[in-house]
Amino acid sequence: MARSATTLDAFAAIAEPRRREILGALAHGGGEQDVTWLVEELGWPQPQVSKHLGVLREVGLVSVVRKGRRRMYSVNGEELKPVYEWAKEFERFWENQLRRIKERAEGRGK
Amino acid sequence: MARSATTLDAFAAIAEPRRREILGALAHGGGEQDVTWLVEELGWPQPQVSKHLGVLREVGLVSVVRKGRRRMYSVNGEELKPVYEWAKEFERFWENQLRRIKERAEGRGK
DNA sequence: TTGACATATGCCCATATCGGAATATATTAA
DNA sequence: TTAATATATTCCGATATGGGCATATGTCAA
Repeated sequence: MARSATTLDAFAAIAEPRRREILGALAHGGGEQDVTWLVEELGWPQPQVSKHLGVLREVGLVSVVRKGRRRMYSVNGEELKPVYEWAKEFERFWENQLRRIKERAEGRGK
Repeated sequence: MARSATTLDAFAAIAEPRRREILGALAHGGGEQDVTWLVEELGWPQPQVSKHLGVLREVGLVSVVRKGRRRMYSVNGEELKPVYEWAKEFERFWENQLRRIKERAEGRGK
């Protein structure tokens, strides 16, 4: 047994830059977009787009609706909330950092 | 060429659950903690802890300070900000979802 | 039906990665 | 110097993963 059992969650899914690009494209593309639109928008080979969409689908980061012979994808942001919340827990760290820098710049920090 | 050139960034680093655990432990453990503390806190073999720390270090998610024969690690939250910001861009998605649910519950949504 | 279009899958290869165990390296104490 | 402590590194095996390409599947149009 190597590798922690393929934990396929949102964190793992968005680790891949391409997958983040897809989500970004969908988010900016308005409501729903089909695969062909994504392929043109991103300029990658279609199978690749479909595969990454597959991962995003498994994790629930995108939703699909069949529309005739095409499939309309849309972002399912709900699944991104855990990531947001988790990172937010560390907010105080970068805030502290900023405060410290600011204080130093103002000449009152140590 | 397979696999997108080992993009070693914060996103990739936190994809690993163990690494998130380490960050969490460090965050709750107060300022700095040494490796031994982490090993006891997490209950994992020491090499494993060191290896994951190595990745976090490379990405800049933790800082190290040598203190005698031990190394004090601390969270460098700054590096987590991009993740937070990125996820935040999708905030409207889960907010919409919540609003929709809420509206439905209140009997005024469609 | 048949053919064109849209999308998903399967297969293969190269490589990254995790866990485990042993060991190297550094530093303090005796 | 030598032993002990603290931590990092290396080697290994198993496995997951991404890209490329070919192809299967599904759906509409003629």
